[in-house]
Amino acid sequence: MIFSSKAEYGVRLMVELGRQGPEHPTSLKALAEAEGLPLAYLEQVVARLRKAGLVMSARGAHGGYWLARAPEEISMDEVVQALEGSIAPMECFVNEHTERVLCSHEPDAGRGCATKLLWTRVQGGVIRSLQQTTLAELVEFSRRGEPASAAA
Amino acid sequence: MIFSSKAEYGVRLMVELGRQGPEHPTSLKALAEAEGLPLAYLEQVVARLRKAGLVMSARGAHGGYWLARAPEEISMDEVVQALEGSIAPMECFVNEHTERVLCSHEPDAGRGCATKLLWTRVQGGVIRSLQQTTLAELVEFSRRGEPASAAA
DNA sequence: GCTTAACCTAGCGCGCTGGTAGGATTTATT
DNA sequence: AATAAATCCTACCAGCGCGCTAGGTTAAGC
Repeated sequence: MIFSSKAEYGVRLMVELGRQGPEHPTSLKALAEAEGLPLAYLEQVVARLRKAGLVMSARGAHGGYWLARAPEEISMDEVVQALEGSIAPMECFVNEHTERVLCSHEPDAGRGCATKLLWTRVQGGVIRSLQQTTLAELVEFSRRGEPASAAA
Repeated sequence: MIFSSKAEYGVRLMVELGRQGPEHPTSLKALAEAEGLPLAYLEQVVARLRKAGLVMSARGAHGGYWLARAPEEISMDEVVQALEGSIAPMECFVNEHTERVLCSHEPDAGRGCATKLLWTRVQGGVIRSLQQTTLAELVEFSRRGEPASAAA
């Protein structure tokens, strides 16, 4: 698996925030109910987005969250990176000194590490895919085929 | 993390087999010692490659493994797919009926699922990266900077 | 018939993931 | 001032998948 549930939940959260305007903050409780996700767990997810500066928050009654920037200016690689910590194809890409998985990705054996070449390409492919997608696209996509009831 | 150790070990195994000619089978024991990997675990890894038709084997004394095809004709997406089972960005891409991670990737909510659009793009990016790399490239790369002792 | 190897299957420890619990703090409303 | 609504923080926990081991069976060479 490439991504964990934090990415799934976090992206859904961002899309939902993008669907709302930034005029008034949206409470997590409302978001959790709209998406059918556990509120307490979402708190941990949204905390990552806040620390990354992607969403802003207001505490107290009628508080909540809103996007820090316009959806057009948020590329999904920022979002996923914030949620997942890093986008690494293999253990030793993130943990310098390999644990568990035996790895010799340093050029110590006298020859270039072939797998590292491969994983680097994959990583590039993933990051490029994410960079080329903006939150605005996802928000737009989520509106497709939606009953235009709000426009009444 | 995108890939597990099976992918790492399996790719290394394929590269090592590619470095050897197909004229004589190479024993797993020799491969395990060359790469410093646990033999018994490699057995499980190589079994996947065999079942996928990527390597062939001979039992008994002086038996071992060799590539089923020329390295130029083996694209790494076949290899990784065989090792990992599937290349899916998210739980519900592989397990039809989602377990654990709450997912509504079916277009049941009346609107298109925005995250599915994103994960599909990512999946495409990964698979493309893998398809564009052949085993021959990795074998070639692994020879770089190697003392040309065998050519003496 | 001994050795060497591929092949098979069951099991196990540990860490990480997904989620809960319970609170402390901040702000609006009455 | 009191209450309610919300963010924020930290500790904790159960389950399970991953990496790996153990112990065998079968097949081929010498």
